[in-house]
Order: sequence, then structure tokens, then C-alpha cells
Amino acid sequence: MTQVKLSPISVPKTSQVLAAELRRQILGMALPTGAPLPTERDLVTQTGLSRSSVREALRILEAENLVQTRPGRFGGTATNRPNDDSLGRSISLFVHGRGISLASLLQTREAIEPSLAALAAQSRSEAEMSLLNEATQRVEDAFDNVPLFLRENVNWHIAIASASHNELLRAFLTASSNLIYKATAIDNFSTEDVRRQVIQAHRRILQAIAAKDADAARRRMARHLAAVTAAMLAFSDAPLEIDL
Amino acid sequence: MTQVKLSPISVPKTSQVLAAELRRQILGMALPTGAPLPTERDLVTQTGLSRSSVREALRILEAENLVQTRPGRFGGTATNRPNDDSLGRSISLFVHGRGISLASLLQTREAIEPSLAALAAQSRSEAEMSLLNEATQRVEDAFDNVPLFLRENVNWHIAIASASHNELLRAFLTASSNLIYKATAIDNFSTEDVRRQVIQAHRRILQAIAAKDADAARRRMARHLAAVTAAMLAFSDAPLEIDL
DNA sequence: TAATTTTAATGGTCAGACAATTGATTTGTT
DNA sequence: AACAAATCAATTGTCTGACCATTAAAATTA
Repeated sequence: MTQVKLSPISVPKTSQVLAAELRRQILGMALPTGAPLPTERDLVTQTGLSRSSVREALRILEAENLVQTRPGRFGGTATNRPNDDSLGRSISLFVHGRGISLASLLQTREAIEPSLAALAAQSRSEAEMSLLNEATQRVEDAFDNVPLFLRENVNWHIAIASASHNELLRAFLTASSNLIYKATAIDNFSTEDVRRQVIQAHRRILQAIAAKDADAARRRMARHLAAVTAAMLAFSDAPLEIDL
Repeated sequence: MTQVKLSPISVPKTSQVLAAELRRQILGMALPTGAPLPTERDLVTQTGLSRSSVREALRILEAENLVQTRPGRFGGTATNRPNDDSLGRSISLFVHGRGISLASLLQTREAIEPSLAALAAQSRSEAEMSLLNEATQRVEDAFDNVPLFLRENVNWHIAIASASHNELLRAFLTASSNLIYKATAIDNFSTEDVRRQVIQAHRRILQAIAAKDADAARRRMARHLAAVTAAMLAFSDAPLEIDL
């Protein structure tokens, strides 16, 4: 007589089951942004579930930024491609939820951005080179406006990341940079001297990228970040602010 | 007579408002894992909202992995710290949703893991050194079992990341490695020759980490990944599988 | 033609009921 | 007393049905 054997059975909620099924279809068919999903009431009839369950499933997908919902006639639920912000929100939750320190964030940036500079040097287009030049100029123009300077500085780093042609790294660095920015925008460690050095470093990095010299770009970015990190850590040691 | 001026008013859903408020409290007070939230019906009375809205808010927080809910008496909703999996799921959604290629994932790993090896060399503890040795041994023991070899190989990389003492980078690399694993576990590019080289490279990297030689660890990891990446790309060019 | 009003479809919210689940508590049995 | 089984109560899970709010098209009016 054979013994009946069972592995532990998990009983997922119907909302989770429906969310998983919709997620599968959305990702599997690689629907274009804005492709409409059935209306809530259609989903109710199609699935035989209650509207509450359908709505809870949609809230899950909405939290994952896979769908967007609009009220009103001709409103409804439409698919949404995950973007830098989707990932950025999740990273922000991770950082704040685990109490990641500013030092760790800076270390993270130092770990990845030199590689991004190298990739940018390898695969930048001419158009991206123009954008980089403009971004560099905007930082320089904001020399006397410290808050603007800091914001444009973040944009500069994001521009580098964009030129790397690696979406995942770009999203990750963008999120990290934004978190660093939020943590340091208050403490104005950015003295005139620091700002001058930043501009100088930016120029030298851009030269390397323009020359498609990946090694130089990596090296100079690493030096730049090390200098900025040192300046920041000397100034601020506070825990990260919460802002979602 | 002064003109009344208004900026565009967004009308967030009540579930989103409640989710935001709960999120703020959860993160702001840095509640320990498992701290209980009020019951659904308590939230209803406290907020004056309907149970549907309360539940939708909880589904949002659940999707963000900030809370966990259990039915039954003495069940309820409890806080949850974001972990590697939270971020991993979000990264997975990003990768699949945007159709990130295996090549990009490999590039991402090449960009960050050498730095992780360097950090590990700097700040590993003795205990972590032991874990690294064990992980290395497990890979070698699995030489003749290719699926196990691949799985243990992922664990080896995660062990390196853990020794770096940078939670954010560890989570990011773990997610990337898992995605690469899932994409390549089918195509068994891993010939005997490749596996031998992998083991050799692991040993040399571990020597550098044991010697706390960050530069050597970085360099050897970079070479190792370059070799593995080349082997993988020569084999597989298929789009990533979907598996959540 | 342009401005206004109407309309209908859709998501948003609410209220109330009952089912399913779970672990403590009680009861029963040896 | 010790263990097993039944009971209980609090909680989440699900369903139903109703009504409100929002929106853009469609119809009406000036």
C-alpha cells in the first residue's frame, strides 16, 4: 500500500492569483504602454470573482507600476512599462527600510559609476555627447546657485549613466544618486572650492568620454567620486531622511 | 481685485493616502520586523474609512513587502523589513518589463562585481572567509553535476557580495545573478573545460580576498567575469525567460 | 461655429454579511 | 496528571449590491 505524500500546500489569496495571472500576461505579451485591460466589471464576469478581489489584484499591479488606472468614462486600467521610477521607489524603500547609511550609498556609487563612465566612453553616440556637454555646461552655469548646482550635478551623473546604454545600471545609479542628493541637499557641504574641483573633474571626464578612452574615463570618474565622497563624509554623518 | 490662482490638484485615492500614511509610520519609526499593525476593523474605526479602502491600502503595502498579513485569530498584519527579495522582485519586473537582454545583465554584473570583490577583500571578517571557502568547496564538489554546479556558482557570487558588507550592492548583485542564472540554466553552455576554468578563477580570487588584496581581487574578478561572459554570449542569444 | 448641457460608462467608496482560518481554551479520556 | 479532541472567538478572506465621482463623448443650444 502506497502512502499518500503531500508537500505543504500554500493557499494564496484570490487577489494574488489574479494579479499573478495578469502580470504573466502583461509581461509575457510584452504589451505596449497604454494597452487597455478589461474593465473591472469585465474582469468580474470573466473570472467569476468578486469586484473586491479584482480591485485588490489591480492595486497590487498598480503598486508594481505595471498598470495605471483612470476613473471616468473611457477610463479604465492600462498597462505600464516599469521605468526608472518603479525601480527607484523600490530601492528607496530598501534603503530606508533597512537604514542604509549615506556612507553605504556613496560606496555603492563609487562601485558602479566608474564602470558607467567606461561604458559611456565605449558606446556614446554623438547626440549623447552633445547632451553631456550641455549637462556639463548647466552645472558650470549654476556655480553661484548651490541648490541648483547640486540638482544639475545629479543630472550630470544621470546623463553619464544614460550614455552607457545600460538601462538597468542607469536606473540603479539614478536611484542611488537621487537618494544621495536628498540626503545631502540640506547639509551644504558644497563650498566654493569643492564646486570648482567638481567642475574641473567633470571636464576631464568628459574629455575622456569624447575621446572614447574608457580606461581614462573610469579612472577619472573613480578619482572624482573618491574626492566628493570624502568631502561629503567629512561633513555629514546623519542618518538618511525619509521622503517618499 | 486679486485673481484666485490654483495649481493642478491631484486627487489620490483613499487607499493610496492610507498606504502612504502607514508607510510613513512604518519606515519612520523603524519598527522591528513583526511589529503588529492594528486589525483591519480597528483601522476602519480609527480612520473612518471603509474596509475595502483599508484592505486595498494593505494590499499596496503587501506588494511593497512592507507588511505581511495572516488570517485567523491572533493573525493580522505585521510589519516587514524590505529584503533582498523585495528588491529582487522589482528588478525582475524591470528586466522583464523592459526586455533587458542577457548581454545587458552580464554587462551589469561585470560592472559591479569586481568592486564587490575589492570591498570583500577590504572588509571581510574571518567568519566570512570561512563561508567563502565553504562556498568555493561546494562549487568544486558539484563539478560533475552541472545543474548543481550552476546553482552553487550563484551562491558563490552571493557569498562574495555578502562579504562586501554593502547591503544594497549585495541585493542588486544577488538579483542580477539570479536572473542570469535563470536565463542560462537551460542552455548548458557549461562545458567541462569552462567549469575547470571557473574553479581555477574562484581559487585565485579567494586567495586575493584572503590576503586582503583589494586590487588583485578586483582584477581577477574582472577577468573571471569577462571569460564567463564571453562563454555565455557565444552560446545563448535568446531573450530572457519570464518567471516570477 | 462655439459654448453648454446631457449622458453613459467607468472607477471609487461604502455597508453589511458570511465563510475560512487559526491558535488558544476548554473539555474529555485514559 | 497527561494527552487528545472538540470548542470557541477573533481575525482575515470573499462576496453582494448599492451609490458616488469622474470623465469624455455626444447631444443640445446660442
